[in-house]
Amino acid sequence: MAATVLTSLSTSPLVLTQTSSAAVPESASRGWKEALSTSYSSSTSGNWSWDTSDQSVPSTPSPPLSNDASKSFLLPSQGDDVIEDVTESTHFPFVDPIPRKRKNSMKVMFKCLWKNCEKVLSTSSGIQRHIRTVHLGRNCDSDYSDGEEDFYYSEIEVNMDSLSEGLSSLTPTSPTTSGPPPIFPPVSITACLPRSEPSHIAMRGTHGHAPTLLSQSAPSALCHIRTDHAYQGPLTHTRTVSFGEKRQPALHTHTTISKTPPSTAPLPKSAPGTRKPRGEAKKCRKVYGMEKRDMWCTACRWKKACQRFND
DNA sequence: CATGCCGGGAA
DNA sequence: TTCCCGGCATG
Ligand SMILES: [Zn+2]
Repeated sequence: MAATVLTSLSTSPLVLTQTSSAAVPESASRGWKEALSTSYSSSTSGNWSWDTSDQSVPSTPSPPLSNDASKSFLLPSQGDDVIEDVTESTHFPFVDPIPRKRKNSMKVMFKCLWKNCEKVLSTSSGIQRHIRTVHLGRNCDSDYSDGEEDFYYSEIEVNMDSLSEGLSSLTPTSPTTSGPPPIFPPVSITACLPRSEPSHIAMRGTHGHAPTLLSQSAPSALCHIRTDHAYQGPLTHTRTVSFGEKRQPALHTHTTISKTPPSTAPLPKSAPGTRKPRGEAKKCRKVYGMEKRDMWCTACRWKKACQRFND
């Protein structure tokens, strides 16, 4: 068994970063990627808090029947660096005051949340590919997958180099219950997948305490869960609109009638009468907030047109 | 102010 | 290709 490793912050000297919820809305955006380099480079004085927080599990996705194969998590084919990981985290953490990844040997990994699978890849795209091919069937690489898929994976932080160790007890140092309500990512079921099994969900009150046992098979997420799909920009001509309807209840339909410009030349530029009705539904940014940017859909993270809450 | 996202750019 | 940001348009 591969032992594993889990978030074990607090190694070495106590980090004094006590950014008491400072975190300015925007300041946090200063390059939130530079945390890739493992090892040193601990300089970066700026330490916004990109924390990982919240948890909640998607409705334990059950393997789309088809090839049963029951137990035995065979790995169909792999070629990625994976790290086995099986562990239960101590309940949700709101967690690390660390700005998203910090300290050496701490790497963000993406763990598949499917039934028996515990694959962990290092990139979001990698895990998406994995889920798409392994779990969503479609062994042939040419899977259509247009833009409406649901991937279940969680972003975790593993501490390498201690792979075989008693491991960690992360001790999330739960702050003064400051954590915002655990928003549940809009999980949607793709109609085409032969999903079986009711799959119960277990949620907890907004003020999480008492980690209610969730589904037995649910790998209990530790950080966040993202249900994403590739960005698939506006390109892709032959884009067949996915049948599955979109989510978002659409609170109130506000009919904003665009006034007809009395007499204006249809300038391709931007005529005064050109109204680009800003989207109605709240997009990822507003829903999740800056502090959980990792939960936005890909498009939103790239400041493109949202694809998860498109109206 | 905040939010959404086009267009442009880096790797 | 994936990823991100400047800056504008929009409330
Ligand atoms: Zn979005």
